[in-house]
Amino acid sequence: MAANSQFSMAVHVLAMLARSKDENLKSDYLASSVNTNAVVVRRLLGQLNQAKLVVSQTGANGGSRLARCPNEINLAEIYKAINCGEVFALHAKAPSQDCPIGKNIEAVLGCIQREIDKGISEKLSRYTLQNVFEMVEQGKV
Amino acid sequence: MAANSQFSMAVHVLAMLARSKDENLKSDYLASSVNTNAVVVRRLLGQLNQAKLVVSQTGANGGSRLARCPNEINLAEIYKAINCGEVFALHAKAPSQDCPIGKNIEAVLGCIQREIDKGISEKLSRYTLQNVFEMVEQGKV
DNA sequence: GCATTTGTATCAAGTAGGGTTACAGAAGGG
DNA sequence: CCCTTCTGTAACCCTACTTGATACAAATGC
Repeated sequence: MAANSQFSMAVHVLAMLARSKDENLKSDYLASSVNTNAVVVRRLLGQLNQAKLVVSQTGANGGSRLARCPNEINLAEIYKAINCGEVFALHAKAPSQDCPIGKNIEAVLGCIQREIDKGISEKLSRYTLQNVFEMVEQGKV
Repeated sequence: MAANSQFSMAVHVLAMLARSKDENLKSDYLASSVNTNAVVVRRLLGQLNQAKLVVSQTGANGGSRLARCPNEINLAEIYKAINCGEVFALHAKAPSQDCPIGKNIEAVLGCIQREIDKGISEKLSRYTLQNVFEMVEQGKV
């Protein structure tokens, strides 16, 4: 099923950034908390940067920090930034167009897929990074 | 992101079975509509069989048919049968327990994950196989 | 100028999935 | 009882994706 672990890594990293407000955090430091490689974190930060969720600085005293307040960032934005894609994919090869089912199944499934994805976004958007950060801090689940 | 195409294949196959009510369909025939290999279909049917969604017969005149009426099967059951897993996964390596964020992030994310997955199931359960079959037949999306 | 840190390119390794071939075993029909 | 037809499954190859690692140019602060 190969689900996406990048989203959880992203939330983890962003929660760290939320914690140390305006201080630049280095990819090395973030990597050691996430328990992965600094390059992996930088790749992730690159995506979050493109989505304007974080700001990064090169050079000495460089690092990354949030581009916005934690309560102005919700999980749906993060999900989208990471480009988690769809819940389920259509089959790589198009089905037989000679079959009455094959001919239309893709359109129907695509429609359902969009509805599900919208539902996911809606649910995720109820959580701000601030919410998540507080839940983590309080150990409250 | 490697999303799951098995779910769409499963719905496709089940829609075919719904169409030819009590007739046994052969994996070869199903495969040609889905545009894949017969073994891939049989693997899929094996999972659907375990979930008691289809019944298969070996031997001459064998094949598969639905175990229940199409309006008694909903997409959430199919999704579960295919074991699509979770929307997003936790990172393979546990985060650093020394970090205040790392220590609790998994619990929080796991909680959110379960909520999202429940939402997906809820939305999928609104569609029966009969609904999907009719949408496909009518070319109506 | 020098130390530090990001951004990226590149490569190796592991994993999952799809596709294919092969074959045992079940079932129907002479 | 034999032959044909199917499923169920194992084994294997190939492709794609992800993670992890090394390396280095470019940016930045002192």
